[in-house]
Amino acid sequence: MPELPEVETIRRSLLPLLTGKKIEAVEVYLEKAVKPSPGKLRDGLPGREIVEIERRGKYLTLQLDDGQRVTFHLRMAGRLVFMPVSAPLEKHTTLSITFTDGNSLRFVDPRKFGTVVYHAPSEPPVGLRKLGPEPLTTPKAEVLARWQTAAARRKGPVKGLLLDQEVLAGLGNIYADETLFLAGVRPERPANAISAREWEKIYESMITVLNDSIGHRGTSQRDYVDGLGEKGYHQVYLQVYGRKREPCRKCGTELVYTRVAGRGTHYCPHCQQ
DNA sequence: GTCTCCCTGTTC
DNA sequence: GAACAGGGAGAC
Repeated sequence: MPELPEVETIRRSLLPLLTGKKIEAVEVYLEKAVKPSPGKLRDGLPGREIVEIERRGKYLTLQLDDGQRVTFHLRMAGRLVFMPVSAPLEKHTTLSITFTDGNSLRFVDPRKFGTVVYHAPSEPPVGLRKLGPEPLTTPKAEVLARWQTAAARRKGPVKGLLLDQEVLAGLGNIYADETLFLAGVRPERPANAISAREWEKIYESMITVLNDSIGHRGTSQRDYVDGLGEKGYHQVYLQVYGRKREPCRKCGTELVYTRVAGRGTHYCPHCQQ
């Protein structure tokens, strides 16, 4: 499931492949995933060049030379992969953008949750418009202030706050669990009961976890691959996520699996208090 | 603010 | 053969 490190890895892998490429055609195979309509993409994209690729949270945006954008959200299982036009069409392909040089960008999404939006810069999709700031480039003091302000008016679990994309963009289930493990904080603790000292620890842990994962080209626990179809290897370094009932790597205690904020949640009952 | 639904491959 | 995985939009 692509979260910030995976989407950033996809962005970096696609950037040299797509920059300057001229679009020849657009094939849409799952109409309802494409907004405002497949026809608008088929009319607007051919002839345009890709000038830049931007990531915000888990959204990836292609910028075109006429200023228009194509914004993807891969949700749980989406893959965005560069390949020759001649490559066989994979099952569950949502859309293919073909380029004049014989290559194409395929959006393959078995769960059919992913979305593609063609839009002007002034009219981003609703989720992107409401998105909180970027974890890795926003000053620490600002992130801490944002968390603590949000925490003050909610008594739900701290993990739910970390997953809230309007508070801060980019963390999903894997990195919320990993961040809280490294911080030594239990995911179900009420957000308004976390001390300033603990918020600081959570911040430092989040930065470490995200940077480590980007360094490892993301976590390929299940479907995730980069823009060239290559897996990441951060799954090797996961401390708690996906390790239900296995021993904690720090203390050996059996890890707990439970449900917090509506998500499957992993933690160490000894290391996290 | 909280709940439901969207989907299908994988796991139990 | 059922339960589960899960981000976010939209409904309550």
